[in-house]
Amino acid sequence: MPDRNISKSVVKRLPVYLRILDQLIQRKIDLVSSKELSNESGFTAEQIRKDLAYFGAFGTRGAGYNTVYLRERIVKIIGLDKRIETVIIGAGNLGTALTRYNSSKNPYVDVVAVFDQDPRLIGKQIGEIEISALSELPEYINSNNIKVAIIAVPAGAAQEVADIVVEAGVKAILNFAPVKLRVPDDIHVHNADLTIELQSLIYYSSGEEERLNRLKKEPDKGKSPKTLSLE
Amino acid sequence: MPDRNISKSVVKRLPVYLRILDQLIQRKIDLVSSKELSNESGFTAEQIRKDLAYFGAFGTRGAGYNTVYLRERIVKIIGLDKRIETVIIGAGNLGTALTRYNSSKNPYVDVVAVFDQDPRLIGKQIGEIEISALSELPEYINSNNIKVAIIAVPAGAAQEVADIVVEAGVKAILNFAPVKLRVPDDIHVHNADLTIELQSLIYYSSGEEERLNRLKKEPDKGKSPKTLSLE
DNA sequence: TAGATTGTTAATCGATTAACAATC
DNA sequence: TAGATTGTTAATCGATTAACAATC
Repeated sequence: MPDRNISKSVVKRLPVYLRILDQLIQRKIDLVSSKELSNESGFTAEQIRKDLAYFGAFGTRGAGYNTVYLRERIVKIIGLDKRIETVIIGAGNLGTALTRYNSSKNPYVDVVAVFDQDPRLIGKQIGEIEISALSELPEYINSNNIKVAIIAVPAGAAQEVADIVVEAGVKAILNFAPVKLRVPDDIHVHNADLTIELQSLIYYSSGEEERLNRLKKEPDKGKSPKTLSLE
Repeated sequence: MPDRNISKSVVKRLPVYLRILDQLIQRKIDLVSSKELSNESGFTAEQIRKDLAYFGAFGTRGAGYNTVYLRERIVKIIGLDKRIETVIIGAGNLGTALTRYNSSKNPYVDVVAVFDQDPRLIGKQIGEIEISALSELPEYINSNNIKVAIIAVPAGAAQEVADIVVEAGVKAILNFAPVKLRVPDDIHVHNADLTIELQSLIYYSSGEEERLNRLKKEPDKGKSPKTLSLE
């Protein structure tokens, strides 16, 4: 019973551990303690041990974790042990950058095709990948058994694209469009809305006092306007 | 006392509300209930009401929230009521895309300068912005009172860039590099590591049963290898 | 007044932290 | 054996959900 409803927070930390292990292995370090992993990841050692323990006992008491072995296990847990192919829909600035970026930076996932609606883009190359017509998307997903799609189209087109990829068999979507996608319950969507990331950061960019001052300027602190027009 | 230690989760939802309100206002809708906001955002109505109540009583019982008024309040709470300027460091694929993307998609934040180390990039244009030399970064941050920086350099250069911007007065960093940045306690860092986003999504792209099978293949379920080499 | 929806308090749920026995 | 660090259970903390009184 290694699995059983692992929380999202735990799953999000696994790739961090993986990245650190890859670095350690590259540096020929073959033993690491939860304390050292904590140092590199910023998560507490207790949390790391607990996360790993959900899936099994991978360490050696008194010593730590064998980096190669732990890496292998995490790779299996996430599902990166077999070649993962993904497609990007939208060949604008963001889609193009993601395609190039992924090819160079992500050793575990391959972007194998890029789709766009715009006839002027179709046929053009992004690195080694040729941009295909959106109309070919369902057939491509089907015949290549693609399970993960990256949506990088404008907000207005995102739901339509989501419907297409889900219908064609995709199980997980990384969505860069600033909309809440409506999908069946068994489909997973991660939102990577850069605008929202950035805006929520603004909140922290001014000091506490500065923020309080800003809010206090409003004279009737927190009251709805009297002249609220209802209908 | 409207403020006082608002949790990160709440702050991350505020820009979502803002985006929805902007859309509603554009559609000339001037009243919205927490139920409707729930529908558009995917968060529960209770959660939305609670989030907003941390900052004041912005609604009208029996009616809902005035969209224009609520938007104005959220804009103030986040700190988007004055012009926010940010800089991007790294003019590679990602930095370039972020620059263009932000100009077109983010009405509240302006990318005002882009920096890179590579002499071949310096002086080139991204839209209306000319790429500057990294050496000019501290002076620029200082004299323009920049409080937010976006790091889009390779992993190896990210910490160095972080040190520079923090030293120059930046208070919040959006970090796209796959490293844990070490910064003083009062500096906020949001990580937007696309590789990690994508990898954690893979976990959900195969069915539960499939994942369990994958893990079970390992015969001694979860035991460390006997031949663990220590040191 | 009746109907609706907020704002707020209480109950629940889940995740993190602390502590420590197990064991290498 | 002594020292170290895991794996796991218990305690704490925080966030979400439920319920409902306030009130438009």
